[in-house]
Amino acid sequence: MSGTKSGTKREGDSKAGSSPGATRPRRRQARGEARIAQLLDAAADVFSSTGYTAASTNAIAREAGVSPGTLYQFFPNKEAIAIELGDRLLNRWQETYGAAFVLSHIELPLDEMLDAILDPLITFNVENPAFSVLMHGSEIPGVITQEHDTVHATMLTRVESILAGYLTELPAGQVSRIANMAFVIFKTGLDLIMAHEGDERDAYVKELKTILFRYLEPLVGASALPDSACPKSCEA
Amino acid sequence: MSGTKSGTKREGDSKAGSSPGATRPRRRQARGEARIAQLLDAAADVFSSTGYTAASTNAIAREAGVSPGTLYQFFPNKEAIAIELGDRLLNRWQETYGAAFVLSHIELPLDEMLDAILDPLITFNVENPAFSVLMHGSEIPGVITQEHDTVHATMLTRVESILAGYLTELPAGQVSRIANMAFVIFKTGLDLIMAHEGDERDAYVKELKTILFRYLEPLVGASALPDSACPKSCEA
Amino acid sequence: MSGTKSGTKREGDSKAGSSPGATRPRRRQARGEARIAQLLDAAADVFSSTGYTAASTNAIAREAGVSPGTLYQFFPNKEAIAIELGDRLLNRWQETYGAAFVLSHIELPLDEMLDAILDPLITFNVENPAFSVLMHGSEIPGVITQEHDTVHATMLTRVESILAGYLTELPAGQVSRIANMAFVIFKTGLDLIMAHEGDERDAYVKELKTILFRYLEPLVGASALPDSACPKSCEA
Amino acid sequence: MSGTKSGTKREGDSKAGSSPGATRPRRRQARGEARIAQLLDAAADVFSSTGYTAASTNAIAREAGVSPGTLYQFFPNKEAIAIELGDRLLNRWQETYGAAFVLSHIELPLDEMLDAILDPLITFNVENPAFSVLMHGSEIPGVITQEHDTVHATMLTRVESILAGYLTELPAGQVSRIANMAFVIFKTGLDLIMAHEGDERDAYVKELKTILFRYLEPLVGASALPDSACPKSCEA
DNA sequence: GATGAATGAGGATTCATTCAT
DNA sequence: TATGAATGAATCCTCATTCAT
Repeated sequence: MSGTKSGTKREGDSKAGSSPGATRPRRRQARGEARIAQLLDAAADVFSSTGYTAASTNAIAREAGVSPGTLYQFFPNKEAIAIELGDRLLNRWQETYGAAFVLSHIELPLDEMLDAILDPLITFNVENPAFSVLMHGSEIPGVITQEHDTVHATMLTRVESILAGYLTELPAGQVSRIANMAFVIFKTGLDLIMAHEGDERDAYVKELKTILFRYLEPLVGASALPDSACPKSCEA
Repeated sequence: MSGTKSGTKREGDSKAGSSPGATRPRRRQARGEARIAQLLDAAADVFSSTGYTAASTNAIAREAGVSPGTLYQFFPNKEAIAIELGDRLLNRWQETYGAAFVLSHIELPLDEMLDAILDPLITFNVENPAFSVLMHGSEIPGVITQEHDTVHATMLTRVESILAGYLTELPAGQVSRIANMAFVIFKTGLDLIMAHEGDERDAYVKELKTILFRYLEPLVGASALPDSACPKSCEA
Repeated sequence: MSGTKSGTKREGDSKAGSSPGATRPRRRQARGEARIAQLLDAAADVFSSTGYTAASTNAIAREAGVSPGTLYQFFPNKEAIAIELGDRLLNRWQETYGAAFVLSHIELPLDEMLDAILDPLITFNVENPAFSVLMHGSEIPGVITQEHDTVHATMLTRVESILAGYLTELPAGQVSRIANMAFVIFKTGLDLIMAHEGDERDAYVKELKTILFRYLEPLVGASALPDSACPKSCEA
Repeated sequence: MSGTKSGTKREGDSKAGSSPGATRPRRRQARGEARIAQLLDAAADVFSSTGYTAASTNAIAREAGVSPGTLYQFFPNKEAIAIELGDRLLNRWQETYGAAFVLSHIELPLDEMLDAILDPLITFNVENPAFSVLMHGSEIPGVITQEHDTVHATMLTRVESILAGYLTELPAGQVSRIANMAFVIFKTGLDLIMAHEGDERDAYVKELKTILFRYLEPLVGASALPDSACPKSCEA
């Protein structure tokens, strides 16, 4: 909840609170924050059930139980909603699982690292399906629509920096490429996972880990991974 | 499966085929056939530059240089365009690279098989970017919109049947899962490939092959792949 | 079949046949006549199942199994089709039941006259549902759209002239009014009749006759109709 | 049955009725309520001048002086407009003439009842020509398009229940048939009335009453109507 | 004559966004 | 703030009609 940027507001309220009398604006802010949360929750629902393009601002407002006008009081346009939602989800992720994670893991062997990263991330996506919608950049592949791609970009960066800790022998360009690949694999794998349930879902999770492990393992460190173990559950 | 015709015409003309290669009804069709091709080309353009959902029939007509009415003379709706375009691309692919391919390859070692399949397929997609748009099913992930998903379904089936020849030890359910995974990996990898050019593109191609090889190789045959070679160009 | 006007043609073929060499044009005419009949049959179908306004020329052409262009080779527009169809149905009616009928009946008592007129007319409408569509003038009531209202006008005139033979004591204006009333009653009654089947239909027929009989009977001749009998089947 | 509300609004506003006559949510509605009235007036105009089918939502919006979008803010489609308009007209009729009417009249002799019912109803239709458009159900006869036929259905029910009070000797099925007949006669008669003006209109009114009286009178009560009088003004 | 292609205006409907209150 | 009204361009699609062959 801290660290929310909400940076897309027109002008008005920005960073009010440094000056005295901060309490009254606070309360207003509070109502506003509630509205924003409401709207973002609605947007998450709508995005995840119809996709970004098909999501209409009217639908979001309706889902949030407010008028379209109210929505535009907080967001200048549809994209800003996606951006803010992405920010919040990113934060929520970091707060929930990420904090501990960003720093460490580098010591972990690849398989454990994959477990440590993928499991919470998958869980988070299952619980916040909008996240996966936003992780996919624009719906038209290959086109980076400078829009709500913060989630995409942030996650990619994260992946890259994590991998950089493992692929120490490789030149930056190649690490970047591998990170891109690993990330898109994760994203589609995730779609497949989320499209299934129960045992089938679990099986897809296992499969995804296997793929990534086998892809990355030979590249790790001095490429010397003698007892190349699969992650926790790598079936023959 | 091959030889799909336009199929979207009303009915009517019929009975004009008493003699083989009847030319009378053809002459009329000529202009129409040309228009259809024109429209499908336009649709391919529009689909690949905006995606299926965002593609408007008016935009397709405009791109084709005809009026909206003309488009609807040949296609009852946007989906029919996608379906027909998919059919044509599928056919074109099969005619160009596929014929020789469907039957054989089973004898090839995995790495050669990947080269043999992926290279032409990537080339084909680069030359026909709409194909990759159609290969991705519906844009909202997890939802199979039985619509224009023929391309998706056909390709997936193909992948499955090819893999079945390699993953002889595995139960059907798992083969299916692996095929799904391999296919989505291919699709996203392809997006990444198409989003780049020149050496970078080549590098991504190599990367994609590596991923698939490493994923599948341990699963092949008796799982006994002693000298696990990468495809042609598997870099350390 | 004689007496067809087909008067809406552009120019061309009109009344060719008076000059020698009539046979060849005849044959052409024959094909043309067949097409026209085909188109009018189709139009009758479409009109009676969707109404005039909703009927599309394309639908008529399709139903006739010809191209739109062909339709317009014979009729300058949709209305002309209705007009010609009306003419033909009017003629068909006259030929079938009407010939004998126009002249006589005046001697018949009202009830018998109603039977003699209504029964064949109802039968004819049941067999040619388009007739009733055309009998109703324009679909927007109260507006006489100089269009295909020939059927309407002709039938009304017919009604008027028949009634004039019975309502000998009344001034013209009133006869006209009564004819109008009787005619619209007939038309709606007919709709009701055609909307039902079997016994229910028969019951509605009886009801319609009753209405008209009771309406007209007091007005007949010297208004001296002592034993005011209902038509054949006037139930208590 | 009475008291039908607008009903076409989303939902939302709600809970604004804790205190009676809450004014807050009303003020917003004021403009909207006015627009709705405006749109319905426009719809009435358009419906009565072109008929329901030919009436376009764009035409209605234009007539109302608003943009198409505004129309759709209040009505989801053309039919909803017809329904709401029908409801309003039905209510208006009931409020104006109907209240006193529904209950009583049963004691009146047939001729007075006809006067008592038809006169106000005709006046109302003359003042609200759209009412007659809606009273006619679907424009293609014989087809009940469950749509905006509330007016049709309601009026028919009314007719039926009134007649049931007079036709006490007849079985239900027959009363229903007679009601149907009487109603369609009224509707067409009304069209004829509305298509004329001044004395001619009055004459048609008289004629319509005569028809209905003569149709129904023999069926009334014990069928014993000795001195069969016409309504107020039954001319020889 | 016949065909089928072509047109373009028009119809219903949606939607991101703005405005008055 | 919040509302809901307002907009108008854009969407998909239809239809009467015309034109080239």
